[in-house]
Amino acid sequence: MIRLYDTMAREKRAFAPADPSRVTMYLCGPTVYNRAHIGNARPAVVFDVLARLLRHVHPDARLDFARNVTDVDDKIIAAARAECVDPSAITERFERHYDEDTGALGVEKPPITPHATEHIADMVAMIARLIETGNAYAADGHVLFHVPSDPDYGTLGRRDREAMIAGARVEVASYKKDPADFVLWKPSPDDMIGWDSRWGRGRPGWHIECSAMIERHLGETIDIHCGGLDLVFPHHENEIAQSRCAHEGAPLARFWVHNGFLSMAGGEKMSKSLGNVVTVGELLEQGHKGETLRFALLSAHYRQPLEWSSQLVAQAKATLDRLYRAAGEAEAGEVDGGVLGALADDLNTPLALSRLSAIEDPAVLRASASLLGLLEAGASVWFRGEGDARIDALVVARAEAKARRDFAAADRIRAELAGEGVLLEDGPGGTIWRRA
RNA sequence: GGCCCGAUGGCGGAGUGGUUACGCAGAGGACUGCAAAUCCUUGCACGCCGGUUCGAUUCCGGCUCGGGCCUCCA
Repeated sequence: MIRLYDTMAREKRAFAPADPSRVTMYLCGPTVYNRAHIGNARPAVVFDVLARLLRHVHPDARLDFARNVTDVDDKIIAAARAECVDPSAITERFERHYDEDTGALGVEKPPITPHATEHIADMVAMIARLIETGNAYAADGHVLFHVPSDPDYGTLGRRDREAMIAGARVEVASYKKDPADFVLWKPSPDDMIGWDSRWGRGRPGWHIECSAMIERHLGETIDIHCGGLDLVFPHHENEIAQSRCAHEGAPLARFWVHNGFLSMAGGEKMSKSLGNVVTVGELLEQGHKGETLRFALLSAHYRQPLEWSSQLVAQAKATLDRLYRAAGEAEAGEVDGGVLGALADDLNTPLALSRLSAIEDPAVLRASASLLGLLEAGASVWFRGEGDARIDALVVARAEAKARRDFAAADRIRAELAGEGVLLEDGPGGTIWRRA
């Protein structure tokens, strides 16, 4: 039995899918206009662990896990203009990067990855329905969701309407009936990406795409909706309102699960506008293995803040080295109950990681780590990567020197290899080498 | 200003009304031609002030500090 902290209920609740044959889960995915930073990678990794756990605990249910790609957005348009290219050139490039980066982190690509541009018709249909039900209105080329039309608006973020308006930092557009109204459809000039609609040529607002794609691929009420904490308001609040109003009051999701933030030195949130981002690509180029970064991301509970630092990465690397030594090349066996129990308790990955250290059977270690997406390579691949005949030959030459008790020659070879980052360890079974 | 979250040893980080995990780093030892790895041993913590209690790091209140959101945001 999995327990998950539900943002709506503000407490941990026991999870079971509404339909025992099918688990439905949605994660707000990337807007593909730049490289993902390590903070962007946290939800991808965390909810990849949740997907693995759900498959393990509900083996007879199909996991319908969707992670969208936002490929129409004002930031994308701006990036395309800056490069004088078609927006699709931007989105294709950065979606490819996103897949590469998350793949390096051991994230399995979700079985459903819908693109916003492929669901315009679904969005238009949902917007039309919202107008019919009196929850939305067209004005000045825009279509807006009328927040006062939904008496239940604000339940997720527990926000007071007046306070929201009072705290607003953005000037209220003149075409809005109410300051809290948000855009479902906005006009596009002829030279901008857009689609014809009954409200004129335009493009969708941000929130409606998730509601429409969830409806299309997963249904009216899904089991689990995931995302970053900053999406609680307004994004998820607005998704909830749109979907509920379009579905005669059916709730959008039964569980709302949100990950906390990654910060940089000083505790500040990692964000582009603060200029303190480290991209996954940069970290990989620095020689860090994706699995090391994954371990570092999982070293704190997903709802806790996590301060990113080189020391964190170094500790993750050192711990993984030891775990790989313990696991060796063993085939995966049974999953350790302690690891499973930790993960089932609201994805307590730090506790699960600590349980890993206590496992003595390599086969159990492999299987248990696999639930976290770790230790999937085998020790020799982890330590050495591709084989290297030249290094093997030098190791043999050194063994011969040692046999002659010519330790000077042996140490010379070790020093030479150490100079290129190759470490030698003499054990009872002979010498093995690894890369630092 | 409103709403919300956090504060645990040198570092990371769980957890708990009473004897306080685990990992990384450090120290000592075993082992080793030397190392590395491994094993054993080991030191170090619960932000501040009150309250409840036989007993609080854990529950309650206040405070301080830090962070997030308040229509770009993982």
